[in-house]
Amino acid sequence: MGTEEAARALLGALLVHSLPGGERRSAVVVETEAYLGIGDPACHTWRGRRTARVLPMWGPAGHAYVYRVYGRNDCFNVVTRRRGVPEAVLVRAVVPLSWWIGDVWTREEVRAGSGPGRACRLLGITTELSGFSLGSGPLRLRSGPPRGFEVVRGARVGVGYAGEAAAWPLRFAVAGCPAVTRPRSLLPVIAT
DNA sequence: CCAGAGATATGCT
DNA sequence: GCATATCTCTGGC
Repeated sequence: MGTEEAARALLGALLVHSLPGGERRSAVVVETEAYLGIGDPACHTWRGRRTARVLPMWGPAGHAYVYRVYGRNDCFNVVTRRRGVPEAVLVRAVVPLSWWIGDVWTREEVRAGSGPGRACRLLGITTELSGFSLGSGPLRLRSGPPRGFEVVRGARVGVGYAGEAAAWPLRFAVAGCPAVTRPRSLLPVIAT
């Protein structure tokens, strides 16, 4: 699977984090962004960069790459390709599982998972998890919509904003989800 | 609602 | 020193 395809496939996936103290937090991925490796100027492995921070991206698919930006915000990525092909998908927003099945949440509750930094804080994800497998470690990823649930609310998985397609060609979101981020400079045109 | 500033890890020049 | 895959707070309209 290519990385752009993986970014689409991750929409609706369930992230479950078992914290050291025993608490368990989970949320559903509703916005992603693909980073296409050494040829992508926006990617941390652009031009073959291979520093300690980005080493997990050079490893096999299905592992976490977590980094810190601007000193305080952590961002969580899923490594998507085989060893030696450093590509990944950034998780830009998540919502509580109960929103996905139709519950109503307040603006603040939805906001808590909106944005890469807030998504990490909501789930308790830190840079200590960078490099961990997402299949066997404390942070696990169930691909596809959670078992037993269907995609609801008319969401079209894999479709981003029609008006932003040109500006954000590698960003994918569940249309209509209030947790999805919207750059203020762009018109909020939702695909139908 | 919008714009600006500050915090401050990591990597590059 | 400078830039960045960000967020929060503040002050103005």
